[in-house]
Amino acid sequence: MVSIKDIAKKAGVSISTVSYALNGSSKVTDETSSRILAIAQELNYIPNAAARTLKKRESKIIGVFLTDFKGEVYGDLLDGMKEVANTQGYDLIVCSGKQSHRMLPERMIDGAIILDQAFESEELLEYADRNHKIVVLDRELDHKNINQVLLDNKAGATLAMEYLIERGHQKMYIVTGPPGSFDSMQRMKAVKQALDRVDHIEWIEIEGDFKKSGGEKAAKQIIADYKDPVAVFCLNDEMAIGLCNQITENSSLVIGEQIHLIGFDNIELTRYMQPRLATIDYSKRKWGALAAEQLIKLIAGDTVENERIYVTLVEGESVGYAVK
Amino acid sequence: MVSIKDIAKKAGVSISTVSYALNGSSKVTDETSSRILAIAQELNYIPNAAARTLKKRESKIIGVFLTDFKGEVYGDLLDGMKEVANTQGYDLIVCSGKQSHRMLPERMIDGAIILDQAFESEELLEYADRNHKIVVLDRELDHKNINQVLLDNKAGATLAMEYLIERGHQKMYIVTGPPGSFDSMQRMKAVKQALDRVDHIEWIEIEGDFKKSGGEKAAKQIIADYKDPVAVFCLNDEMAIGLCNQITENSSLVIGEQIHLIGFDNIELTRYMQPRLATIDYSKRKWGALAAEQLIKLIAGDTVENERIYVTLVEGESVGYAVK
DNA sequence: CTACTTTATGACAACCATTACACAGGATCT
DNA sequence: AGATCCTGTGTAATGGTTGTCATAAAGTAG
Repeated sequence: MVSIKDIAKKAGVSISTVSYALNGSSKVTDETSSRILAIAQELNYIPNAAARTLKKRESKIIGVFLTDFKGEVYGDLLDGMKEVANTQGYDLIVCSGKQSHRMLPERMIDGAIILDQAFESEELLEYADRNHKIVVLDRELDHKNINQVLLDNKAGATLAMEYLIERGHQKMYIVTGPPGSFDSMQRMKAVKQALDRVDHIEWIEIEGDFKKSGGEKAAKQIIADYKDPVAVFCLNDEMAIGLCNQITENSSLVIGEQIHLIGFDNIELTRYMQPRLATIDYSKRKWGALAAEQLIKLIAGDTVENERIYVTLVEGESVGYAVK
Repeated sequence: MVSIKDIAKKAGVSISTVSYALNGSSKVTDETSSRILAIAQELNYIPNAAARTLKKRESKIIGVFLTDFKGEVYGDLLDGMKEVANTQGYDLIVCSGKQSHRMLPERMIDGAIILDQAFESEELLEYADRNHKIVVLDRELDHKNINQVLLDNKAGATLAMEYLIERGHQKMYIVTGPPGSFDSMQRMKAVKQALDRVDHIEWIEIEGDFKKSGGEKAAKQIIADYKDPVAVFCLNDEMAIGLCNQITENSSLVIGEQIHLIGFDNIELTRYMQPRLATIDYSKRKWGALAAEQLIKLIAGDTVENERIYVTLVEGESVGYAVK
């Protein structure tokens, strides 16, 4: 491996001069500098990231921690992060699984964005205590080195519930996320508040998992119990899709007529559903971009306010009016 | 930051003894070792990855380079890689975009798995010349430091074509990937060979992009040209989905009756299509696992043979028999 | 022409961990 | 008892880069 030492030798200057030249310091004459640069090019020099990271105590890399690589939500989210990160001179890496956590405390990355319930808050707080910078997208955590960029879950769930209520639905199923999910709990809270505001609504909670399988399981229960048209609020779209498929395949019930279905997330997949799924939309791209921005500010030592991502309702034929 | 120096001071031993103890070397007495370990724990010591990488000239991290974070194929593929990597003591990071390429030559990662046409072969070969280890999944490259794990594209395309031909289809559209795509070219080659083996087949090539939009665009053309039932081979499922939706929404043509559609990849999404899409299947998980295995062997200095991933046909109601 | 800045460059320590080698002291052997 | 071998520990070099401080040369002022 060719190092600045080799360049220094060949150029007949000291290593510090090479370092200055390479980093574009104005301390070096243009002449010397361009000579050094030419030699570096000629020797095919590439700096060693480990050495630089060791010395500078920064790697210019941001890590994103996801539960798995399968989620439907992630595409735009990550693109949003990457765009901001790149324009600010950072690279983005995506990791998954407990093993990879080490990259944060071992200082391989300058900061972390967390979207993984399996990454325990206790662990995160420990790292924050060690002065590592973190942005969480899936929980609330109060620490000077941790920032949150959260979805406005409550507003979203409220919008969804009001949409169903306005259309006269009196019997509802709510399919939740996995126990302990922050998003699920927040959405559920708003659901209950919405239900408290009106009378005469019969409702049943079904425990889901935020995955298609949860929707399928819920569908089976709904089909088995079916008497009259019902409304279903799946706390995310992926379950809504699973539910929808299961209903279509294993019953003669029609979405939008006997089963009035609304989801949450507006994932790309819903664009290909028949009928169009009513859901709650928000800009994933913006969410990611904001998360990256906040993290970079944290890394820079700025104090930043927690941010919130606003949501809107997307109407769809999957929800019709209740007939009396 | 607490370093081994701090531990050494507190334990009253030298830094080398601490290092040996931390790395479980048998050179240190159990007594000394456990005393050191206790102090390390107490001081909340975490090793510095940069320092270790610098010295050991390895980071135990594998990088995967993808075109973007949106692809449907990636989930299982990455999971397969991660599993193998983790069991062999490596961490997996996923990167995208030209900026992140630097991680390979700068020795931040021990090797790279490439699934990104935008990562130029020329650049890869240059890195390989510098002794970096690479596994490519999307092209053929002959270099001692580069290994390939490729899909059996030809077999897949042949299976698909034979499936259509056996069912009596005489008029076909082939929707390709983007120009320059290795997978697309290989599949296309087999398509042409299959067509050469039979007479009387009228076929039209439509340039696609391996994304839904490509399928939608193709659908428009097919609808506009429509006279008699036709068969369509989309060179990947994502385009097939786009095509399918476009046809269903903007024409009265029925998939499996007037439009006989087959895809390639068997992505999870097709499970939710009506009718079930005929396609070509292969284990993404295995593909990823094999890629990671090969890369780790390369890093270890072993010479490895290129591998091939076998494919099978998945029948589906999206393809029916041609009626005379 | 001396004294004081300014400027370009060099020497060197530091970042943190690993590891080859040296060394001291005890155990083992003749 | 002297020679030899282990064994546990320390010393110091190493990896590549950055950046502080020192120094030499050139420039400016008095």
